[in-house]
Amino acid sequence: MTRPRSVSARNKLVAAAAEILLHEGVGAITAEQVARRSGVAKTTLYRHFGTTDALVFAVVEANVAAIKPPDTGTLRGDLAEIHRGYLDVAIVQQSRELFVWMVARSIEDPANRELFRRARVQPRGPTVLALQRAIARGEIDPDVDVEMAMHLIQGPLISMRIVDNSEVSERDLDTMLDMTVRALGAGHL
Amino acid sequence: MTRPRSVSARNKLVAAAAEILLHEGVGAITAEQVARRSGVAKTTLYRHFGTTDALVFAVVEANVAAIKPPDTGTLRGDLAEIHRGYLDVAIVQQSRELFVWMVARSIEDPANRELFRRARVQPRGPTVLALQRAIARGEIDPDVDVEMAMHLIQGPLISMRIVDNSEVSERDLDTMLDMTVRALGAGHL
DNA sequence: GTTATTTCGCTACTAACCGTTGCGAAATGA
DNA sequence: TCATTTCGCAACGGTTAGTAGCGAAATAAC
Repeated sequence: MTRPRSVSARNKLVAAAAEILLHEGVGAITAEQVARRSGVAKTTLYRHFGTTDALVFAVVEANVAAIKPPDTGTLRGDLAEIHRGYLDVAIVQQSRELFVWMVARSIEDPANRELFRRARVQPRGPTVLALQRAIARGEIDPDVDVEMAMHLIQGPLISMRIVDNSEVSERDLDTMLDMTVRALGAGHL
Repeated sequence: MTRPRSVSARNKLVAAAAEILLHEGVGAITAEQVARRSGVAKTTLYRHFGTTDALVFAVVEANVAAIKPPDTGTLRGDLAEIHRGYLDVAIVQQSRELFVWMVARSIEDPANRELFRRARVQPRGPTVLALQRAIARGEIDPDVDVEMAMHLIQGPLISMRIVDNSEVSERDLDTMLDMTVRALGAGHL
């Protein structure tokens, strides 16, 4: 080992990519653009990340803030907070575009599949915690399939917001949570 | 009006695109490929469809077979059949890729947004019918928000199959339907 | 049947982008 | 010091979208 990769070059690339992502969307990310705006050579970009896709995933991974897990005392309250957290993301259009982009790229390239999987671990945390507390509280069946519960909780929001691009009103959220919580059997035991 | 657009040329383009879509996936669709395989000039493709995206949506629209709506006598039974219908699509990987592609393109271009919306009308039919019958039967609340019910029914499947790329076993389907049906309040009235 | 108009097919073109190569210069671990 | 690797730069090959120009063919209208 003689000379390590320049950390500063890497940071500049991630920062520039994040900038473009935020202001122009993921469609505007090209190797040349990122290189120009970061002041780092395009060749260096490829040496560090291999592909532009990997760079974008790196930006996402660096920005998946650990959403502070809510603890309202009820499953419904926790899920409401979590959903509001997703909906309140400032750059709504951007996040929708980015989410779909990640799914698409994870289909096209197996390498991206793993990167996408890792990017989704953090965001799932709060929901898993909320479910565990609900179980501890005796609010829902302790033998609930947590994986399936995740899909039941997140699926409707994905279908509505991401696929259909519908606005989710406070009233919609209410209806959705009523159904979801009932699905999980809360209040049945 | 002097000479109409050649219907045969259009059909050849759609057929060739469908062929490529089926065997190589949506990523392999390029104007030049479609032109070559259809024997129709690339310029003619653009004259007919404007963009390659519009051609792909035309293929989808031509192939969204009206899924025969099941009628098993219970909401759960109907939904099970509908879900199995989606999962049994022969070209599973292709349909996943195509679905995500459509969502992505509908975000990128407003023109595609409308095309995607139209492509989704047909597939929703059976589910809406199943819900209406369940209401008529008194199986679920007659004031149910049908739009939201759609998201609740389709969302988990989308989250699991499309986003996560997980296999959906017969057992998973069972668990999912238990939760969904309970969410809709079946058996509560 | 003639004619005006439009489409069709062809070739060539511009423009954008990905990812690579080859090079000299600079940095750095040993 | 010095061997090794990275960095920045410029240029390149390959692919694709969409367009331009043109002669030939089709067809609606008369």
